[in-house]
Formats: sequence, C-alpha cells, structure tokens
Amino acid sequence: MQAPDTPDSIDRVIVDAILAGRITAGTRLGEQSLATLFSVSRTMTREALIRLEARGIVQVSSRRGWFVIKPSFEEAQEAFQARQAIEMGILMAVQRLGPEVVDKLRAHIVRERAAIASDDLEARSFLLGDFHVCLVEALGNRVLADILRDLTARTVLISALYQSVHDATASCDEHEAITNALAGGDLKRAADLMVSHIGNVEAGLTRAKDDDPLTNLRQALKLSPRRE
Amino acid sequence: MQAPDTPDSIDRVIVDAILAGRITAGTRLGEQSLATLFSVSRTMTREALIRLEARGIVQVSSRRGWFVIKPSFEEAQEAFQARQAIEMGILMAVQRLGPEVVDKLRAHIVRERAAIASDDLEARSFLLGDFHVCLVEALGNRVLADILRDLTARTVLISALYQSVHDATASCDEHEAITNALAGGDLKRAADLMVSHIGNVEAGLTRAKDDDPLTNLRQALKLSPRRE
DNA sequence: CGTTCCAATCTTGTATGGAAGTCTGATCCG
DNA sequence: CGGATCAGACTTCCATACAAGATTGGAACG
Repeated sequence: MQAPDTPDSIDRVIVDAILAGRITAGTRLGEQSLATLFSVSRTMTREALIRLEARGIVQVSSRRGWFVIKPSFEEAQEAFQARQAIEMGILMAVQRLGPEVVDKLRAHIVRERAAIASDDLEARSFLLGDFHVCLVEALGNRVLADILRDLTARTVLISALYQSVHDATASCDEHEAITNALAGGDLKRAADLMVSHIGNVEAGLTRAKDDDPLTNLRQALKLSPRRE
Repeated sequence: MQAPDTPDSIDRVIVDAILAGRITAGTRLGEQSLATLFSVSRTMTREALIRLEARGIVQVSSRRGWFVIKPSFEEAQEAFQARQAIEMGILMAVQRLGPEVVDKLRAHIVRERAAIASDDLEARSFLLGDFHVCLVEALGNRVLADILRDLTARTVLISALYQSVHDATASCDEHEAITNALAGGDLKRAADLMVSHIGNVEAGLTRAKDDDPLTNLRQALKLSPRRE
C-alpha cells in the first residue's frame, strides 16, 4: 500500500476495501488519517475523497468529516433498481457475444466457488460483486463498465448495511445460470435471470438498521430491540 | 454567475454550458481563468474540475491543462450504446407510471418545439438532451437520473463534435412518439422507440472530425480537405 | 536560410498555514 | 444533583506560495 504508483491509487485502494467489505457504510475517512497512512499530504487525500464523492461513494459533512455513504433504505432500493434496469438493458442490447466472454465468466465463477469453499469472506464479497463488472467489461463497453463498478460498490455497502441474507452459494448459482444462458445464446433468458438475481439479493435486505441508528451499538451490547 | 451559492455551483455552470452547446469538446478550462471568472481561488476551480473529471466530462493533461473531453469515434459509439442499454432498461423496468410523468413530458415537448420554432439553438440543445433526464427524473430514481445526466452531457458534446445531422424536429417528434407510447401504457413500445431514437441520433454522426485534428482550423480557414 | 537550443512564460502539481465550524467534556451555577 | 455554558481539541475549508513540467518564440549557430 506504500506505493504511490498512480495519482488515483488512493481511490482504488478505498474502493477495493469497500468491495471486499473491509470498509463498511458510515466509516469515517479523515483527510489527515489517510494522508498519514499513504504518506502523502492532505491535498492528495482530499482530492481522492472529492473524486469518490463525485462517484457517489463517500459523502462529506461540512467541517465534520468524510464518511463512506450510508444509503437510506429507499436509496438502497433505488440502487438495486438502477442495477436491474441497467444490467437488463445491457444484456438485451448485446449484439454479438464472443466465446471468450463465457470463458471469462466461467473462470470467474470457479474463483467465486473457491472463495466460498475456503470461507474467504473478503474474496467472496469482492468476487460476487465483481462478476457483474466482469460481465460488462467483457462485453467491451467501458462507459457502462465504469458506471457499473461504482454502482456495485454501492450495492456491496448496502448489502452489509441491511445485512442481506441472500446466500453466497445461491448468488453463485445464479451467476452460473446467467452464464449458461449466455453460453446458449439466449440473451432474453439471461436478462430475465439477471433481473431476478438482483431482485433476490434486494429481497434479502432487511429494513431494520435504517430505522434506528443505535442498532449497531445495541447489537454489540446484546440488548434486545427497543429496550433502552 | 457571481453568486457562489453552493460549493459545486461551478460544476453546474460548466455542465449547463455544455448541455447548451456553449462549450464544446476540447475546450480548454484553465484553473486560473475559471478562478478569476468565478471570483474564487484556484483551489475551488481545481476541485470542481476534479469532480468533473470523475464524472467523465473533462480531462486533465499533465501540466498542460484541463480540457472538455473529446471522445474518439469509438468512445462516442460506446456512449450512445450505453444510453440505449440504460434507457431501454429503465423503460422496461418501470413498474407504475403516474399520469404526472406524461404531463411533465408533454410540457417539456412544448418547450422543445418553442425553442426550435424560435431558432434558440442553446435552448434547443439543452432541451433535446434534457428530455431524457426529465423522463428518468420523473420516474423517481435519482441514481439513474444522475447517471443519465452525465451521459447526456457527453452525448451533447459528441453530437457537436461529429456534427450529428439528425434533425431537431425529428428528435422532437420521436420524443413525442415515446411520450404517446408511455401515455398509452405501452412500455415495450416506448422502449423500442427509445432505442431507435437514440440509434437515429447515433446514425447521424459522421466520422470525419475524428481523423484529422486540424479539421477545426481547416474549416475556420475555409481550406478544402487534404490540401495543405 | 534552416536548425538547434535555450530562456521566458504559462500551465498544473503539491504542500502548508491559518480560518472557521463542530463536537466533547469540564466547569460553573442554581 | 441537573443543566447550561464555554474552552479546547478536533475537523474540514480555502487561499496562497512555490515547485516543476510544457510550450513557445527568438537567438545563436551551421
């Protein structure tokens, strides 16, 4: 992490940490803290945070601090709906599908299963989200890939926030079903499967955490709900 | 323009200028020039430019300057394809369509026609792009609205760059047809019309400008092509 | 006359210092 | 003891200064 390769490597490290679930919604990202960590000046970290803010991944609260976004339940639903619409549209608009796309996806699924089998939670979180990025990247449209990457980061945050109970194995199975449909050239079916897959993940969300900012603390203290 | 209401008002002014066609692809946006114009320090304009860069609207060339993006022909096609996929997906995913959406769109079309009739080129450019933003905004998903706003800005730049010959009146007619399909509740048809509408605009692009960076100068000097 | 080189100038890149708002916790008062 | 007040220790916010690369125009040279 010490290597300041590119000017936006800070962005990447933060986003990767989010995708891996090492950073969760609401986490504070202080300009000075990051600067110390990356051995750069506050200017650099501030610029990185500004970029991430423009990408909808962090928020600044005036003179209070920078925080990873903590979407409301409604915003969470909007994010999932956005992904449903976009990913469906992408699949329906596919003109030509090279075999290398399917190969890449199958290889990805192998890695997913490996991460699940070895209980590597970070790799699991990252790979399950990355499948969708991988798919759209393989289709060759960078514009869409960029959009989906950020949207996926948001979705990972949301899943952790509203503790999606959607099983990782189930997700992986659904990824496989989508890939199989693509391999068979049945784009319509792939699109339908994609919609239901994202819908399944969304359906696993629970509203709980949104209503009560004390939930985290309450859980940590093992208090039963609503008993102050 | 003197009013520094919000910290990101600079962003908005620039994007609005792009949507209205007052700023075109490749325009230089100097940090100091903007700072003087907005009566702020270079820090502020730099932050605004960084935000716009994250949104894919401007680019920085190291120690040379900031420029409005000048997409290659391939990138232009990607942007249009992205819009086709996303907007189709949005329409296909609509659950419920309130009558106020149609009303809003009809009002928008009236303004489009007025701008066309009065030869107000800036309003025309802005409104023709804004129709799509308006539509997705009316559907109530802010995530998608934000994405489409930026994508629309890119598309407006592209249309000017590759001098789209698609007629404004035709675009407006197509907007109306889409709105009518929505009013009739025929979402599938609306989606199809949207795809062909965006396809029509894309089809009007000409590759010419991309090949020769001197085209602008050549045209300005009224030289015939390839006669140095 | 054509070419090379260099210096002046313009641009962004980066660090730093102080202004100003926000929160915390101690102190003071009733 | 309970509640208001205020000092301080944070934080971001914003401006400024200087560093350093890029460009340009002209001078020097063949």
